[in-house]
Amino acid sequence: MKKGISQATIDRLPLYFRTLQLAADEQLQIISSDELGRRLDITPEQIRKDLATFGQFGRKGIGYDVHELKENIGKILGLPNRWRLAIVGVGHLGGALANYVNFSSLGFSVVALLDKNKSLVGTRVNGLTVNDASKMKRVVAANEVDIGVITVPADEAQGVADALIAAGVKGIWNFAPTKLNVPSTIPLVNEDLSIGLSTLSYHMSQE
Amino acid sequence: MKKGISQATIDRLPLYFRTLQLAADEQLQIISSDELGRRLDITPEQIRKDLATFGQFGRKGIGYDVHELKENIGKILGLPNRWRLAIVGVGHLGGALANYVNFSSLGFSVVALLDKNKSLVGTRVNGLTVNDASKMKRVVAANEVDIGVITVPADEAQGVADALIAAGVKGIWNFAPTKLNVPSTIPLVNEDLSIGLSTLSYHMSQE
DNA sequence: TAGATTGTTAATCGATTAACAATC
DNA sequence: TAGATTGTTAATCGATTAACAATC
Repeated sequence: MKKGISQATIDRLPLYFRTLQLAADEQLQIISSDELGRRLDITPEQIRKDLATFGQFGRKGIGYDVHELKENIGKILGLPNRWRLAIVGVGHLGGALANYVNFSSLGFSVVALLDKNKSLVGTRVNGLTVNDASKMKRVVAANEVDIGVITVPADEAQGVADALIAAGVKGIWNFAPTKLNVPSTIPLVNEDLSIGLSTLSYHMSQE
Repeated sequence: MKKGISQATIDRLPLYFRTLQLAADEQLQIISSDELGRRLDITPEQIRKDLATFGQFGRKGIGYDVHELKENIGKILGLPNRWRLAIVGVGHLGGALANYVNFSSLGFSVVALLDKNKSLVGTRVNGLTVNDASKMKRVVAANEVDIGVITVPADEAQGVADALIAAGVKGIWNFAPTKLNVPSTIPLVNEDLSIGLSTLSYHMSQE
């Protein structure tokens, strides 16, 4: 694990990546930290500092090669790994994620769906058959799943996380509004929608 | 707008709120910053510091009254306002949010759905009829919408944001993967799912 | 050459952590 | 009283911003 790189920096990399993608779509060859900053509302100094963490990608007096920088950031983010996802909990949110198109363009693909609800097992969602959650280990192995996506109720989330890890997933993307305990070797990202909504409420309540 | 309160602190308030809710469900009367910290993996000092920003809620030597602190944090977050949401873009994600149950327990309710796709207009989702997005102003006024939820493709998001603000919403919850320009008087929270997934990829790629 | 822009070091700012007096 | 725990001040740590030499 590379040390000394702040989460704040890592969180900005996907923004740089996306903006470079759009710039490439516009046939832009070269882009400056100034222009990148303008498009993202981030200071150019911040962008140069972030990039300098990983290497020297630009040319003084010129700027950054759009395509080259995009490729480099993509590699830093590990996007070429083409991660394979399994979604556990095929409710409304799980189903929506199964259909979400933005992920495939980044190199992620949903390869398996699981649910413990027998009435869902066997049905098809976005071309995938829902598997019985009790067959976690088999499904994860057969589909070479890298990432487990948790979209079950909060009180079932820890059990699902444990099962996913036992089955061999390498990372967890958690949508359940609860704190999960996972080994420090398993990266975990929490996507807690009610936090964002609550902080919006907070800001709307000021003045 | 209350100044000098960090976003980091505000982001932790919903976690405290939820944990207190669970503690209340367990009939717990009193809780210490130590116990709260244990349940959330946050240091007790951090919790006391956060709370001290807003007032004195505890009793030295004793701890915090669970119910009272929950109520106080709820008020700080503005949850008693019972905000009314309109979802623009009834695709998979918009539909999932329309059905999402966690919000109502926090005092949010989805009161209107809009989409520009004529084949969706008039259909019902979770008991609500989908309105034509071109009738934004009328729908927002008629339903007293406070918060606009944007679940349209990135290239349509700015237009939808402008229309929502013109129609009078007080805040925006944006799921489109793009930077939105809104007046500084309109609180905006971005919920960009691909950022979380990309940072997960980053961490999984280290070592 | 003059102008533009990076990469990097130094300065500043803000958030977290530690320490402890107050007090139940 | 002794033990527990808050609220708050001081110390530390880390992230952002500013400045500027290098160089295209």
